[in-house]
Amino acid sequence: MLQHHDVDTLFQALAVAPRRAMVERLSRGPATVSDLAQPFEMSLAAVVQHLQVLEACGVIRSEKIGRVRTCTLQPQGLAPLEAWIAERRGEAERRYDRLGQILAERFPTSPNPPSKDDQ
Amino acid sequence: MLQHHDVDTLFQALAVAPRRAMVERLSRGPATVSDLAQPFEMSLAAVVQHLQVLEACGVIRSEKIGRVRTCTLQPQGLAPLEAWIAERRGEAERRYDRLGQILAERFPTSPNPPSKDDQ
DNA sequence: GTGATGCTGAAGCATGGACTTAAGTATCTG
DNA sequence: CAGATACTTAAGTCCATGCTTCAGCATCAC
Repeated sequence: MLQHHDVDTLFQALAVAPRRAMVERLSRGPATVSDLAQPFEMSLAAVVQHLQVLEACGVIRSEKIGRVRTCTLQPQGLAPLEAWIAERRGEAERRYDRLGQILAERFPTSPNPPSKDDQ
Repeated sequence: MLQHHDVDTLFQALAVAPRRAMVERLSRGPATVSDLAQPFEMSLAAVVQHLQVLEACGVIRSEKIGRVRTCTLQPQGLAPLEAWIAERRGEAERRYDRLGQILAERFPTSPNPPSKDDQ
């Protein structure tokens, strides 16, 4: 039973455009391997390899009936990614709130002077 | 004026563990290039390259003062990723709702006005 | 000034992984 | 049964990119 897949494999899996396209397709409903391969130029073998990556990291699951393998999106497969992103924003917001609080205490007027950038 | 950095470069940028670690560090507050390099074995040049990738895709920004470049997290930098994930789940949930509706129409278990349009 | 610090850019190496082709295994159809 | 379909696996190629070293450039400290 594969669960709690780490963020690393998830990011790596979704860093490849065809794999994201397959996830997008599957978010609109189950599909067979051939269905998923149809929009692509690449060989069927390559598609199968992508699907193996997606299944290994818990984004999809698949079931073979007869000759046909049908893939579906795993409902909570993307959850660790969402959690990671939310955590990053959470940290930043907590910091920002603290900063705002400190600034409000010291300078009870406007928050922020403009900054200049370089390149 | 948020540049629409595409999901592809964002996923690719965050698919690399050291880059994610740098983002995690920056979510706890700004840091210089040397600060960010400190936890790693790799050369400073490699760290700089990672930071360039992160800045190019809008996850961080940086400002150089004197010899020192200070990096900060770009508040909305991860938003396109969140949006992509949310959209995938949104699709799946809409499908699930439609399925529930269809099942409810065909096998009414509760008081249920029949609808004319059918798909 | 000299030297140290903090990056920056360029060139090159080396490994991973996305792809290919080709051959193989079930499964279905007639 | 033969043949077609739907994958599956193995082996090999090739290119992107993460990393290195090294040389260079401001900036700061003395």
